[in-house]
Amino acid sequence: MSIYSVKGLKDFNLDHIFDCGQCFRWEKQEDGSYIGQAFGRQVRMSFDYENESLDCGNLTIYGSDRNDFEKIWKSYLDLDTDYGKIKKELEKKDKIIGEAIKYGSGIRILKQDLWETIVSFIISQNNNIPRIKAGINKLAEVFGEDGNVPTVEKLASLEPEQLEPIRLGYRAKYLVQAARQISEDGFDRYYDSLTELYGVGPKVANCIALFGQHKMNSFPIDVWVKRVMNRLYGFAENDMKGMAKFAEERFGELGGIAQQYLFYYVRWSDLDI
DNA sequence: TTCCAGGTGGCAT
DNA sequence: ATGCCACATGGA
Repeated sequence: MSIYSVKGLKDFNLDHIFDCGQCFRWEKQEDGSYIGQAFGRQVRMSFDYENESLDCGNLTIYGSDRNDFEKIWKSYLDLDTDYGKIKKELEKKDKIIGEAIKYGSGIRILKQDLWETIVSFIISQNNNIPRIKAGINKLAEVFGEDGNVPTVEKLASLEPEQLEPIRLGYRAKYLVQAARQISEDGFDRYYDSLTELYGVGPKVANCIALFGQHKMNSFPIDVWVKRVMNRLYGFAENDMKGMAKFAEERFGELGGIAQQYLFYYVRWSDLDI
């Protein structure tokens, strides 16, 4: 099996990357490494810090050769983006985001496959993370190929009832309908109007834009971000418009990354809110 | 039993 | 435009 290593990575931490809610297909192993798949490849990734200051380390990818790394993983992990610079920029905004950055210092926004992202976040609505993961995996296992979620055409060809064994609940009909729309009209038709896809509302659309289209200014507002905005920034619980406007003004083009730091911070730190 | 989980569509104001 | 509420499922 091929192994590929990258030395001297900064602003990188597998827990931060895979636990900030952007992806559902990476599972932590007992040794701290992660096994997962993307673009039809399955690999194991492990990361070790080089020194005590924990600001730099080495990534090893088991199951990838140099070619796969250059072609897939380098871009997927967004290794060409300077997160140090982004963090420095965001830290200036306020103390709250500064604390969040300190807590999730190794977050990177993965460049995920657009279709898989659409499928994943349609499934994610009003659902919890273990069930989301199980649903996506089962969907890939039963109807997909090479570990991928089923293609647009495959899903478009199914009836919602055929997805019943996957236990996606009412989301199955969203998935099939969205697949049919894209199959009919093409991805481009929905590139800037994702909410026209059946089952895609503002929150899911923002997740797709951020994780599947790498639109770094999109700021998905879910229950956790609502919580942060409410308890730490003082917004009324359901003032989504206010929150969105604030995010745009304060974080601008870096809104999506700010959202990930905030999400990770409120989701996993012992911050009592 | 009821509530909740990375919400949305449908329908009534 | 805004406010409800049903919607599948399974775990706490």
